Formats: sequence, structure tokens, C-alpha cells
Amino acid sequence: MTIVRSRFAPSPTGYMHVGGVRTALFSWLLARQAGTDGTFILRIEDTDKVREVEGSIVQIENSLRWLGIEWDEGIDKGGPDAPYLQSERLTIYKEWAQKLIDSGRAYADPYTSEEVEAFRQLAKDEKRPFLYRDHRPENPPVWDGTQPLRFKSDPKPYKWTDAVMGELSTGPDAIDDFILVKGDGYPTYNFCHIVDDAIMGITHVLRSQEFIASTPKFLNLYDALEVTPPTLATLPYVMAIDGKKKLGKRDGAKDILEYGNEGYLPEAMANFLATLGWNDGTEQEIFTIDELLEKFSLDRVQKSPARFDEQRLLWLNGQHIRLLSLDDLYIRSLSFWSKNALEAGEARQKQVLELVKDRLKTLADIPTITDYFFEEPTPNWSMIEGNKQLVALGKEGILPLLQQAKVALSESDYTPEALQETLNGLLETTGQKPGILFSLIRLAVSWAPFSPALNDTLAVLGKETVINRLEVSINAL
RNA sequence: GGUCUCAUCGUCUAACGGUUAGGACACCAGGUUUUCAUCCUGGCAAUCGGAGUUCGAUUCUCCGUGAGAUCACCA
Repeated sequence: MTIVRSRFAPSPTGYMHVGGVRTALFSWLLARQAGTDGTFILRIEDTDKVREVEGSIVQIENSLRWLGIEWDEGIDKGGPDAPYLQSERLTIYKEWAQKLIDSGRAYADPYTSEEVEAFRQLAKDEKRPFLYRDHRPENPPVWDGTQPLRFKSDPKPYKWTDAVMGELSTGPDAIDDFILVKGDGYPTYNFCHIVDDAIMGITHVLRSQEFIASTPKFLNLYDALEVTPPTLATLPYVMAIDGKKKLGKRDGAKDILEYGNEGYLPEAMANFLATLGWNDGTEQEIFTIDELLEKFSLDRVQKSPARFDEQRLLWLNGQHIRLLSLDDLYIRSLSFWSKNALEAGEARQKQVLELVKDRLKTLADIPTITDYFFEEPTPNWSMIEGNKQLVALGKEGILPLLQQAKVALSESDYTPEALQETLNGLLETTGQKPGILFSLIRLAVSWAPFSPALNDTLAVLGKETVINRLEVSINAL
């Protein structure tokens, strides 16, 4: 079995969105599969200096690390095939380009871009496909590095096996004389990724579906370079939720780091992305990172595109929050608490966290769901009005109930068990239904639309606070 | 237009050619002696169409249809 060397090779043109991150994740999972000793490489493809966005590299690294993806070789780590920044490898590409020139498989492009554009337009007008090779010059000039260098292709049909898509094939029209080195001296992706993958000993190339059409060109170049192509694996698109387009920045694809700010857990995101186009064949839905590492395989990756369904991500996030230990959850929750909560201290926050843990969908829910534990709520009569049963009682019905509750609760112990007994006793002495009595007490101490179980809530609030709030609420009537 | 890919509930998906086509999200209805966004139970809901191969097609073949991609001195 071959030892996997896989890579993720983004260009530094901005933030990372879910589509790109998923490709990285799958590549990483493949290399780090349990029981294998593969290597995962991060290579930065910065050969388009026009589209480069400053700070992208750091952002890419942060995005991968946020998800838990760590690489073995990269620009910050070095490695046997350093440098890992393509703009620092220009002499290598020049050597390989020279090899192609020497073997007659590359030539200087004598045309201006306007002339090429005119050829293209002509083909379009005549409704036939444009192929540069139809205009291949008979006596190309010697390449001086200022003209584009083109690949002299050898058009023919190709059949190949894709690890995800299966058998693929194309006719000779898919192959043309593409540019290897641009007029500015930088190589194109089409050329340098093949050179780098060969030098770096990459065994598996995972990429998104848009590259399927250019794969025959790559195969033709591999032939010309006498290099054996790596295993190719084409991942289906991640589509925008309307299902019409592949997800892209222009269609509102968010920066992956945004999800962290919005209270999503990286392991939930990893679970979500992994199961967007992959499943293990069982009915398991929740996967930890370790389980993904153990179970992931390319042959169970879906061929058809999948939509990005945030509802499912939200559900998964809630599931993963529940999987966290209290200590772990606390550490991750730190940037989400309100100021009052932070002042209340770690012990208090953990106590509250324990109570609301099962109700959280995202960490960003924490402030709205825990406010009343850390600050005095304002009595809000409209919340009573929102409850049909309570409204029916009227103020004159509510007042004695609250007063009785205050007496009983001021005499109770404040463990959840004791409080439950007290509350049950209260049901008997007042002769009220729990739906009325408990709703009323809950509102009077929290004035929140929802809260955990009443006895637990009271226990965490403590006697003094409970009695105070009951009094405030009574007076507000 | 050329080239290529894909096609099961609304969504993500399962089903060595033989299943009442399964699960999950979402939604709806009940339940858990308070609320509820947790939890439990139940419900709704799908094989794009047409031929062919076969005793038998979601599954194999072909033809349609639909969707998407690509055809850059971008990656």
C-alpha cells in the first residue's frame, strides 16, 4: 500500500470558504487516516500576483488550524521540498520549462493577446470551438522570457480513472496548447502544480469538480514530462442552498472563521463538511474528528453535488456541544459571555453552563439564554399576557399565589431535590395546576421566554435572589 | 456552440439486480407533572421520463429531459 502524500494548495486570494476548506479536510483526512503514516503538505500557489490579497496566507493557515487541520510541511514549517511558496520556486519551473523546450514540447507564443482574442472571436462567430493549436506558428521565435511559453500539445482521447468519479474520458478537443509560463515570468497553475506535485512526490491530488475539464490537459503534460500522474480524486461541488450554483464568495459563501465567531464548534463544522458528500455507509450521523480519521475513505465520496444546509450544521453543532465536557465547553465559551457573567466568575459560569448546555445550538446563544442569572430582570407584564392560563387568573388571582410561593421558598433548602419537594407541596396547598403555578414562578424569577427546569433554575439562583425577585415582581403588580 | 460530469423524500443520504425503498435534518402531531430551543414517540415525504437486458431493475445499457462545470497570460 502506498503511503499517502497529499497536499492542499490554495492561492492567497482572500479568505477561505466552506468549499475550499472541505477539499483541505478530505485531503488531510486521507493523509492522516488512522494506521497510516501519510504526510499532508500545505503549499501556497501565489503565481497570480494581480489577484493576490495581502494577509491571505495567514488567514488560510488560521482557518485550517481552527478546523483542527495541521500540516507536516509548509512555508512556516519547512520540509524536504522547501520552499513551499511557489513564487520562491521560479528557477525550478524555468528548468522544467527548458526541458520541454529542448524536447520540442514548448514554444514561444508570438501573438499579442489582441491577436489571440481575434482568433477566439472568429471561432465564436463561425460557431466552432476555439483551439489555439489551430493557429500554432510554423516558426516560433526563440523564447526570450517576455512572450508566453506554450505547451505543444499532442491532442488525443484520454481515458482515466478518478478515485471518486470512476472512469472518465474525453476526446482530443479537450486538449489545447495552453500557456506554461506567462509573459510576466510566472508559471501558470496548469504547469507549476504538476511540476511541484512531481517533485514533492504527491500521491493523491484531491480537487473540486471544476478541474475535471482540464484534467486531459494535465495528462497530456504528464506524458510530455514523462511523469506518472498521481491518483486523481475529484470532489463534487458544494452548492449554495438554492442548489443553482456552486458555492462561491460571490454567492455569499462566508469566511470559515465567521462560523467560529458565530459560536460554531470546529468539530461540528468538520463533521458537517465531511458528511457533505461522504458517509460511512452506516446510519451514524455524528462523527468526532477521530472517528472521521478512522473511517474516511475516498471510495465512499459522493459523485453528485451537495447543498450547504445550515439547518443541519446548526443541529450538528448542538450535538457536538453536548459531547463536550463542562471544562472544555467553558474554555470555548469564554468570548461569548456578557460582561456581568464574566464578573460573576468561573465557578458561577460553569454552574449556569451545566444547566443550559443541552439547550445550546451555538455558543452565541449563551448570553440570551443566561442573562437572568447574572443581572436582575425587569418584570414584563406582557409575558404574563402571552400565557392564556395566567391571564385568566388576573392580578387578583396571581398575587396570592406569588405570596404563598415566596413564603414556601423562603423556608426551603436550595438543593434541586428539596426545591422540587417544596414546589410539589405548593401545588397541594394552592390547589393549582403545575402549568399555572410553575409558569408563574418561573416568569417571576426570570422574566425570560424559556429556562431550564424550575427547581434547577431556583437552586442556581439561590434563596436570596429568588426571594428578592419574587418581591420585586409582587410589587410590580 | 464544443467538451465533460451529475440525477433517490424539500435537504444530506442508505440500499452484492430481489427491501413494505432505510436513516438523519427540516416540518407537523403527541408525550416527558412549568416554559422550551433538549429528550422520547409517531406522522408527512423520494427512485426525472421512455425504451431495452432480465424471472425480476433505484441499481446494468441506450435515447431523451433537467441541472452543473469548463472552453483565460485565474487557480
